[in-house]
Amino acid sequence: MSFAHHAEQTDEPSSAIENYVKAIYGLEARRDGAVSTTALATRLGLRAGSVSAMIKKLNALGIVEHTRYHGVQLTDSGERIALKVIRKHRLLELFLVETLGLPWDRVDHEAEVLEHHLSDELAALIAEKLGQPTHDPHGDPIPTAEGTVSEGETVALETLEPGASGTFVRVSDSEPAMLRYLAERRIYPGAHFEVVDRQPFAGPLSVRFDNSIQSLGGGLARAMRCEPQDAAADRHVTPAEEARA
Amino acid sequence: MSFAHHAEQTDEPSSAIENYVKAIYGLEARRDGAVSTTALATRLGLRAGSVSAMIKKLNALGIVEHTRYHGVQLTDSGERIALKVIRKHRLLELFLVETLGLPWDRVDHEAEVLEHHLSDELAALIAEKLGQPTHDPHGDPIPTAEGTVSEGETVALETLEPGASGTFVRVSDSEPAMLRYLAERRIYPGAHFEVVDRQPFAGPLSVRFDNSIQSLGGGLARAMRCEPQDAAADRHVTPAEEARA
DNA sequence: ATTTCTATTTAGCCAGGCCAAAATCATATT
DNA sequence: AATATGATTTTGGCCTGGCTAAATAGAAAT
Repeated sequence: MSFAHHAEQTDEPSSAIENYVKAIYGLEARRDGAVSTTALATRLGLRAGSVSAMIKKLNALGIVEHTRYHGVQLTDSGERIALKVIRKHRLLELFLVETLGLPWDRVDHEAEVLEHHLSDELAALIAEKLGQPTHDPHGDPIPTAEGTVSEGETVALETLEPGASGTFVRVSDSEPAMLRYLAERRIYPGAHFEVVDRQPFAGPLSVRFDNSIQSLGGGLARAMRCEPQDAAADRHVTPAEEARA
Repeated sequence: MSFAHHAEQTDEPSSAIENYVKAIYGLEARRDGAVSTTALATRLGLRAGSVSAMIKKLNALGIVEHTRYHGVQLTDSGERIALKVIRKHRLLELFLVETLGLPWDRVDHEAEVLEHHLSDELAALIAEKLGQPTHDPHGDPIPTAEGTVSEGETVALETLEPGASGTFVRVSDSEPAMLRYLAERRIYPGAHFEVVDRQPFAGPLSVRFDNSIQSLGGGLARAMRCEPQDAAADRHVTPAEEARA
């Protein structure tokens, strides 16, 4: 419960601010604790100086907590902003796939722009039209309008041993080439699989999906997040699954 | 056929530029010929000084032809930009009504923002999904992707004499109150009507639609554009009509 | 033809966001 | 303890797209 002796956030945050906040949110997840200026700069493709200036501003707006030379953390207010944008992003991704039939490897790019300009009202209508979905086409959970997310525990496909089976649950939306590759092989989040074989020295895995056996290695097997069989019991059916059912 | 010895337009025009171009296009339609700086400033809600500066820039970009103290005219390149944005605006309006069920008095406001951020690809998908529509929910014609529009001849309902009948074809999208009023009475573009009576001194008209008789006066009868019976023969069915059929 | 009014342009200013270069801080190494 | 290295912040510029105020050009009226 942060006291607001600083400036309070009333009007809509700018696109730039939303992008910073999203990036901070994403980085906080991995390296727990504070997010460094350089990490942010790298993530956003900006220079450290620019980021430093923006951090000062975000701090003044009460969006981040900043301790000089030791990085930033989102405040509650900042986290609300992040979750709102992420919700819009993921709703848009699903909407573009479901309603307009845009290939899933291109929705991220479009959503990246539109998320900043979609009103709350339209977001609500889209969510309604899609039946209050819980996951986007890539398996990422969609935060609720109230700002709660359920990030499930997942492991990289890469880490599984031969004999293991489970469910492919999510994959990064920002790798069009990977997504095209998966789509060509009809591999989507929600798919069950069994690891058949695994070559030594971090080599590719042989993985059986419904009928086909695929060889998946390198970045792909690292990017594909899975739930092993045991833990997979209580998973929801993803919207992507529903749609293709 | 304008020779391009000036700067050529390659990357996407900014939102500001698109708004200027749209405004110029709209004003050219009425007062034929050149559009004055002040008219533009009034339309855009900006100061003449700001507009003058932007005109200089648009001229350098080859978007407008400017003769000092005598206003601007769109070049071919400028008109292409205008029609592209207007197409996106009107496609969005129809899409928001048809697909998301947003009330027609609120679509203009949303489209005003989104038109600047909708990619050509998404616009094409929306057009396809809607069946290559020719008119938006307010009866405004949607320019084709190739940049042609068919602005039909219309008269204000206000000008019709008792006994006249015709089709209500379009109304401004930017008057939410009017639109709500019409919607409450189930009066939409495409509706046939007959003028029953008309009070003297620019008083309200009694107009019979399908079953009901409505009294329409003032700004409303001026804003409602119609095709009198004779000329109405070759009109298309509007998408709005189709949807409600 | 001169005055007067209005439209237009110029000039100077501001905020948001970015970059490049310089200065400062933190820390690890010797 | 001294110094080298890397991260962070500051400073100064730039660009867009607004603003105001003052100067100037054109149009209209006497």
